[in-house]
Amino acid sequence: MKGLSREVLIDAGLRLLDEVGLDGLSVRKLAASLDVQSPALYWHFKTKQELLDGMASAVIQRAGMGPPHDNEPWPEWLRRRARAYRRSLLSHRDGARLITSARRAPDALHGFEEELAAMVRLGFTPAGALLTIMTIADYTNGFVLQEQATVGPPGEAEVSALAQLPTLTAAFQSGGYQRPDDAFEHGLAVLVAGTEAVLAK
Amino acid sequence: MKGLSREVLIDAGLRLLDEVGLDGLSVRKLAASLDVQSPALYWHFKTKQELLDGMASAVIQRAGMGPPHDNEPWPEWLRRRARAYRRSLLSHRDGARLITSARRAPDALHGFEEELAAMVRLGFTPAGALLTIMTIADYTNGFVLQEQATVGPPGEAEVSALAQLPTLTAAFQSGGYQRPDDAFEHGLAVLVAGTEAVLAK
DNA sequence: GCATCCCCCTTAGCACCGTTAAGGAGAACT
DNA sequence: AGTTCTCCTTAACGGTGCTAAGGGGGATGC
Repeated sequence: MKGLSREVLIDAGLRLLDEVGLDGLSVRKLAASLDVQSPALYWHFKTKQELLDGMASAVIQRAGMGPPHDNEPWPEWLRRRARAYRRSLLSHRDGARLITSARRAPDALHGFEEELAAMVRLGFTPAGALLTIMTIADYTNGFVLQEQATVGPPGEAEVSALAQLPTLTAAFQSGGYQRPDDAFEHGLAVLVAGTEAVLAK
Repeated sequence: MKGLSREVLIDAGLRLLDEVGLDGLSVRKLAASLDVQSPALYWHFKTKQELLDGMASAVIQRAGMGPPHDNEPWPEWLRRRARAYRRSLLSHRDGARLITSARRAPDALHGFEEELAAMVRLGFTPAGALLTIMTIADYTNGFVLQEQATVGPPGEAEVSALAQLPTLTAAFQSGGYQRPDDAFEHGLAVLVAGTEAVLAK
């Protein structure tokens, strides 16, 4: 039970994050969950932000992204990669907020380089590869951010407001945004199809 | 000079936001900027979050979005709308974080309904219209969030890490992500082209 | 003209936050 | 055996969002 470390703190931090959310995650609570006083954590991390950065890195690392498999068409790979990324954001409460509020470590760029190089080998320009990946990442961040911001079923005020908005109501009832997976797939399909279209011309 | 109100507080809040950023925005500082004690603000807003929601609403309202003009093709309108939205997020420091961390008021949905109805008149299904608008909004949120998170020029660690990443370096130097406007336009073009492609089939 | 009410702000204070300073127990090296 | 280094402790500082209680002053009722 003795002996803290960056890894142990990051793991405990992610566990606590799932319990209390990002706003509820305090250094004191994290220390208490490890039967330790709060300043003890500052031996292993210089600031709370550094701890959050480590947690974010761990989440992204576990996403298991990477360059395309052999003979895997790039549109398919882009979709697979985006789904894996989204799944990793969803794997923890407030995961998207955690990632977007963290500064990524420079060493996380090595896997990124591999992916870009593979895309260039498949015909992308370096700039085109970067833009393509970043665009999909931005979309995914924005999507999951909103997905995780929805706390529960709509309140009474929302429902009564919806009564006077026929088009929006129709959109919801025909499945426009009810199932998040479908909504995400829509955007993903649009992005990949658009990339193919822009590349073709 | 006397007499606070929701409007005055929201205006002062946005002014203070530009000075100190979202993390530095405290109820006490806002009260001080109005020569008032901090609990005074709680007469006009129940919580700080409610104040932030009001600030976010004001920012969005000033974006000047709305349904397409007469005879304006929808791809052009989607781009114009997205640019206006992004500009409104950029109009204040941490604007994207402010908007994504706020719950939008139900009355903001009325303009939304108009836009959806116009899209349906142009041939979209209600669900397709909603998905299209939300996808572009998610992308814009994600993009500006990252755009505003970049604090300054890259530090020494980033530069030295970049030295071993040839493809990424090439992508940056050929203008891949250097000018944010261009990067945003790339994603926007991809999204609109993709929407046209998905709609065509 | 007086009393009452209500709006809007004040003072005081609670529980919590991230972080620092100083020191102490114990293992590890010389 | 003495010293150094690692990792944790206690104490405390200045800050946070927010609540409780009350006061001043204009509008309203009689």
